[in-house]
Amino acid sequence: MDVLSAPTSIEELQDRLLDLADSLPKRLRQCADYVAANPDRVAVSTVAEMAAGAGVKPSAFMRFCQVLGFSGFSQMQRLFRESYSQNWPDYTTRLEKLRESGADSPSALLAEFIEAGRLSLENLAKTIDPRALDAAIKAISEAQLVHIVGLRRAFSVAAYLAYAFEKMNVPTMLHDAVGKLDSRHAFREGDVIIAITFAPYTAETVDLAHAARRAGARIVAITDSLTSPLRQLTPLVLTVSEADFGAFRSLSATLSLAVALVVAVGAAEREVKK
Amino acid sequence: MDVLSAPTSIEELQDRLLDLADSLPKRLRQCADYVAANPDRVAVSTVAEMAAGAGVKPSAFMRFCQVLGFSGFSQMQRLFRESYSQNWPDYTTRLEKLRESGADSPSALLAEFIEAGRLSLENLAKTIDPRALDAAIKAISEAQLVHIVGLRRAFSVAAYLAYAFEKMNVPTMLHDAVGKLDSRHAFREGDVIIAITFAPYTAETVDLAHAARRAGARIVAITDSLTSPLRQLTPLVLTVSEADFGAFRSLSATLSLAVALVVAVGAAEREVKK
DNA sequence: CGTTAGATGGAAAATATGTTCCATTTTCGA
DNA sequence: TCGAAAATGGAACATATTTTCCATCTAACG
Repeated sequence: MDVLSAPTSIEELQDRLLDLADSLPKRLRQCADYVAANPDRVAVSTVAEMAAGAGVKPSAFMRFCQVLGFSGFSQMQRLFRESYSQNWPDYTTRLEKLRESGADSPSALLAEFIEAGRLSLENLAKTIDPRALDAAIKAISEAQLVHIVGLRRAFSVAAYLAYAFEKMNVPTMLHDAVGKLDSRHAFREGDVIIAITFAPYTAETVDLAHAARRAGARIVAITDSLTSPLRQLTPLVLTVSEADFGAFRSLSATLSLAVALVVAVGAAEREVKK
Repeated sequence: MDVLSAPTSIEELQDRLLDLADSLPKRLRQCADYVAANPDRVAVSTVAEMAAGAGVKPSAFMRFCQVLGFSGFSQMQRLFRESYSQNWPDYTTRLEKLRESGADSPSALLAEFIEAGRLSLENLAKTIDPRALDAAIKAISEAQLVHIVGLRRAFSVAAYLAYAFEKMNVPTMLHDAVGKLDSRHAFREGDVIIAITFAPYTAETVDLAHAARRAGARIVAITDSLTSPLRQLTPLVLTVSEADFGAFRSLSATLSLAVALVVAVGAAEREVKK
């Protein structure tokens, strides 16, 4: 048997599985079949479990991994684990390393932020709850007036929403806190307020959301994580968790969500008018 | 703290997380946030990895599991591994699923915008000119005062820049055109103005850039394409071309560029002060 | 039918991982 | 400001899991 280098992707592994399957002795063949049929189990099982599933002894499964070119089961498992949860668990660590290695040339920084944005987008695709999205859009398109509240970090999202809704002819009010004026008395029953805030949550935004609720307006929250204070105010929560870089957070995912929201509301309103 | 029985489903666990989050000490709170934001990691990570992700020591994470009612990490992980069968698909599969949910369903729209954002980011990585970036950063970090001008679509980028520079202690003035007041007489020699505009180019932004030039300020342009009117005003041009979907343009790439710019300037200024 | 190369299973060794305990630090209230 | 209670981090300990090794078994070939 040749000394093969380990596959570097699941696809590569599957190819190799196909190549080898015929030339494999009985027990190893069983392993191959089992892995091919249950690739999802590999990431979360022990050798013992995999072996039992394939109907072989652990040591046989071990040999199977080695025949595929891995040093052992652990290495093979790593492949499956990484492809399952895209590699941003150690994202913070990576940034620290980057810092230490002094490679903070602007281009390297940019590359990191690009990567952070990409991961955030992928994560959004994986975690968005389509029903929550539908519900939020329904609420917004039924609104008399859409209030948009997002301050500090979230202000740029709020500004973009205001711009885009305007372009879609959706009546909108951007609460920009200019001159420390807040417009909390503008909320009416039948209005919807889109409140955007991320940890550390801006008190004014949460305040305004409370005020809106007292006035009988519905609230759509765009926020991160389960522990957001907005979560207690409304069932309409869109969760976006962005990869952050120290104090700075990519807003790629949030903005993509924002624009999707606007376009969908625009489409929904056209429907209604027909 | 009550002796609680272990949650038997992920939903139950999330509820409990919400209940407890506020009453948890700092480190355990970090664990809660991390788990809430990355539930998919739990199935495939070790305590050490989870702890590192949450920024705590393994023993703290351990205590966190126990506070939730589990005997330890292993028991909690078992819960996540069992529910793993529904197999959260990878990014590509998931995106297809979102798209399949009907031509202009919200989820399908979101999928398109996510994809557009990703393309923009990739494109930015490929096309950015590192020398232009370096030059822009040098100019900005030498500035007495950084003016930021971006209106309409570009306003959200401008707002983000203003926020981020502020956090970095870089003296900044955001030209927001509130009340149609423009502050064209604020430009001074030694200042830098960051002008942001995309086709169709906003006249006010270009105007202000001209005014800044007359006043002897340097201009850094963030714009698209070769035909931008800002290109005649300054050699310091950062080009970002965003993929668009329908009438709407993703801002993912522009914002990543913006944040990289800010952090690099922050780093450069610290250098200077040393 | 005997020999041999290869395959197999079991058990021991090595390693990784989870868990507990306790000294030190921090926080909070008197 | 001090003292008590809680929280924290580190290290020791316990357990689980992986990996290796080798005696035994099986099948193929002369």
